[in-house]
Amino acid sequence: MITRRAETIAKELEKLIIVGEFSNHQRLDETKLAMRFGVSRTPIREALQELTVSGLVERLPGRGVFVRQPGPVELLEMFEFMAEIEAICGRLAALRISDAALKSLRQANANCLEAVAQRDADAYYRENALFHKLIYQQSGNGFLEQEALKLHDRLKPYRRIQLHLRGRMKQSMAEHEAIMQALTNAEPNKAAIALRNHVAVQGEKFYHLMASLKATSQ
Amino acid sequence: MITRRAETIAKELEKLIIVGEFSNHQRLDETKLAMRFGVSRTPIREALQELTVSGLVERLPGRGVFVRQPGPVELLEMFEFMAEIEAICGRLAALRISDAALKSLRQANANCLEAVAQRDADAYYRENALFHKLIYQQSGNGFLEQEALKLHDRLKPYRRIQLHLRGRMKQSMAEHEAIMQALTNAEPNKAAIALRNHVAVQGEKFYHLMASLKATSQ
DNA sequence: GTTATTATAATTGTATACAAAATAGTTGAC
DNA sequence: GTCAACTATTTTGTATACAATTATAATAAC
Repeated sequence: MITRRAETIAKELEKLIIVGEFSNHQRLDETKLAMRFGVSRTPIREALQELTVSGLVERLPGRGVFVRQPGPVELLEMFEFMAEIEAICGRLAALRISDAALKSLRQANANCLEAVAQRDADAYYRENALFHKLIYQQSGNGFLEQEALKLHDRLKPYRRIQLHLRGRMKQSMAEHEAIMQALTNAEPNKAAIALRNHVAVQGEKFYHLMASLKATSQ
Repeated sequence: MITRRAETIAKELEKLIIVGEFSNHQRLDETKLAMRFGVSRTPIREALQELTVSGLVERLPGRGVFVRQPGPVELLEMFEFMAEIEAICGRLAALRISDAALKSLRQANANCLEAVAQRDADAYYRENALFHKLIYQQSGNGFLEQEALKLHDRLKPYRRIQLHLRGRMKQSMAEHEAIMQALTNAEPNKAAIALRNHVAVQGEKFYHLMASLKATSQ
């Protein structure tokens, strides 16, 4: 099978941008990237094209591609959208989830609790992601699942910041409990509302998100 | 300003694929496309890369890119997703819509009615699209609006088929009326439910969609 | 000193050339 | 006649070369 270095380069570049390797509005020099990755400009250009479509960079024709970190407004819009998407997943999953998946969900939730008890933020982060991805999957809609996963990844760095807030983990666990109950009892509306509130950026979460923006996007 | 033929080629190719110029699973020969568009393979490859990300074609590394028309399952999944997205737009728009937009919406709806009376399917199609896009916009969430527009375009050919069904237009108008009322009275849940039902593929719509699939994707 | 203008350099976009891999075709064995 | 192995051809993926455009610097006018 052909290596397709362009594809791997796109994924690596995506990571670098999300992690914050490049500052916002920075031009991504094709030649320099080519040198850095040890390839010619061709696969670099294909990778940048891919990132353009997914919205991580912006291409100004004839002038280059530039890193495009979302500003406060767009970030809030993305979180609002994410909250609604998760609500949809919950609504559908409440009617479609399998017993096996419910069991896995309970396990992931238990692992979350354990992580909170041990103050293991990384473990919490991992199990929490699993919890949510299980719900996406159990929506029974593969297209929806993919969209949810894409957005989840896109918002990853900002969500990670939120998790480190004091007391946030315990609050989050209580919300998980409500979600679990709604799914167990096959209550679509309750599941939707619980997930929407769980993901939505409200109250103090808002201020912390704004504060984190200053650190990353400046 | 640089022409960026790759960009225009991507859009034209997208149209051709959506219209059905190529059959499903057909390999898109880079050299032939280059000849057809009068360019080299380079911009063709960039265009295909773009289409790959948006899901219209699939790239098998080393083997080429292939047209990827959605099958029945994926199509239903996309419609279900679209229904939920529109419901979200309606829920948010019910609280955020401006008076001016409400007026525009009423106008678009009136134009729809007029088109039905005149049995002008094209006019109906146009005004109906405007009606929905206004609601996307009035969700007040630009990110959501963009996602809704993308999906709307993607489902365009299939929606068009549905509109030509006997009696579908009148039924659709009644649903528009319910949507208008919910938005006018600022009732988020009613707006969401009305829009979800309006877009969802249920009952006889399902069979007609399946029937249309045989015609296009074979 | 500031602004226009021109020339130079750097960079993007496209074309072509080449390397690697997959497909198709051919030959040979059984 | 069928299957396998080898060869030839086609096609993808990458590198390089060139053209078009934009950014930068230098010079001149005021």
